[in-house]
Amino acid sequence: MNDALTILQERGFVQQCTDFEGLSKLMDEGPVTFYIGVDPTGPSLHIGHMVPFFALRHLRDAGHRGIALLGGGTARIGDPSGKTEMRKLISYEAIDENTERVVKQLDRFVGFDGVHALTANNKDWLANLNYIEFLRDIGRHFSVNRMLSFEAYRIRMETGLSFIEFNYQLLQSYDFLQLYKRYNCRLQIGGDDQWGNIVSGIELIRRIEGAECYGLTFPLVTTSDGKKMGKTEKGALFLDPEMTSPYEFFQYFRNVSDADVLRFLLMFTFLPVEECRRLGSLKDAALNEAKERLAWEVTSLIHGKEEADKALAAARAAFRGEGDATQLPTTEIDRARLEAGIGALDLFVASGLAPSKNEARRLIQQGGASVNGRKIEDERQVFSAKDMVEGAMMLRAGKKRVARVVVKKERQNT
RNA sequence: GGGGAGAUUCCCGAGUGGUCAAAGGGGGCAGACUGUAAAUCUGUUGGCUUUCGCCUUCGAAGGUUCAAAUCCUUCUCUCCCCA
Repeated sequence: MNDALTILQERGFVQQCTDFEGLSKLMDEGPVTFYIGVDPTGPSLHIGHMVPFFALRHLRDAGHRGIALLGGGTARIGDPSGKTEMRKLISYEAIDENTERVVKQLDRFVGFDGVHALTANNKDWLANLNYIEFLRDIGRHFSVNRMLSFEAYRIRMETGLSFIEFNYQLLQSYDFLQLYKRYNCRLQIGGDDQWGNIVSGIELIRRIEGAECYGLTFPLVTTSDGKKMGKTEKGALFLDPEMTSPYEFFQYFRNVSDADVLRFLLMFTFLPVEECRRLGSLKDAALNEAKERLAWEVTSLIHGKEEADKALAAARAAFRGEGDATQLPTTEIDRARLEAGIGALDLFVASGLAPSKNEARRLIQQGGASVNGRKIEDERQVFSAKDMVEGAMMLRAGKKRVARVVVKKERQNT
């Protein structure tokens, strides 16, 4: 089998392939151009979106050429795959803005050099499509009967599927055709929920161009307890540091289940396979070493080494008391407010550890709140400057959430 | 266009005039147990004050009533059937 494909398979990327042998042969013959579609439907990608891009790097490093296709056109209608409800339509301006941000994020990770990795936007050929021509040239190749038999549409037969979404598959197929014509793109990779769309693109190319293209899908990454990977209390694990701080990002991976460590090391890091296996086979408490490594590696890939180091230092400070506490999430508080004395409830709300006073109260009543390592017994306890240790108070909510509170620096008058 | 069903707190889903901040489940949070894991058990889960209490919430806006998530009117949206 082709080397690059072997790597993907070894690392757990392969879910389905339209023609494994054919693809392997094609890749053996020389560099293959492939693409990944991304819908700019939000302001930031999350870790789940990155699986195909990890694969892209593996393939690129093996000499192949990857295209990140931004769905600036398709985002205008919404992909029904994997959704149980109709997607909200997003304004064109928002899509363009998202596209710009997403490209920037991907560029950090992939590095679009225009040679081995490049971007394209399907807005370029979709935005001004002529409806009648499209129906004659493309639409006639699609059978509604067949489309309805696809899982993605079948689920939606229950809850309702609008015509606009029903067209998504045609557009995505058309994308593949365009990329084939423009870049000689022969392979589409993506999440397994894209299988139906990928296959129909391949068929379309076969019918119109008489050429054989390929599709390869990756498993939808879930955690061992069946949840979608990358989901946190606050929503998804975003790449944007404003939306998910590097520390939170790090902690997510630091806290994965034992059963997920090996799988995640293989998919979300570029550590050699043997090293992943070694780390993944550690037992019991020793496995924590592997989790720490995993967290550092992924954070470093997404946010850079510096941020990864900081997150690691903060985590060690929070949980072992030996790292750098100043790297923990820190909140500033007005000097005046502190001098007047701040109640425990307000303190926890101000630190962001509790969204409301009621929650802060609950936290304290249930014994989950502490300041400087001392459990708060009475919610009416008041804190002031004398409770600062080395210029900061360390608040803890539960076992895992930590915040540091410092006095706001005196503002220079303007 | 005609007919029918529906919109409930983070999600699913009960609730058809007061006893409803609203059952139950899921999820979340906290505690115990631990390895910053999983599983399990317990508690908790709108806001403000905790003492009584007050405020906001049941698609939107009005109305009836001492009193509405529950009744009426209009509107918006979703689904189903017929055309």
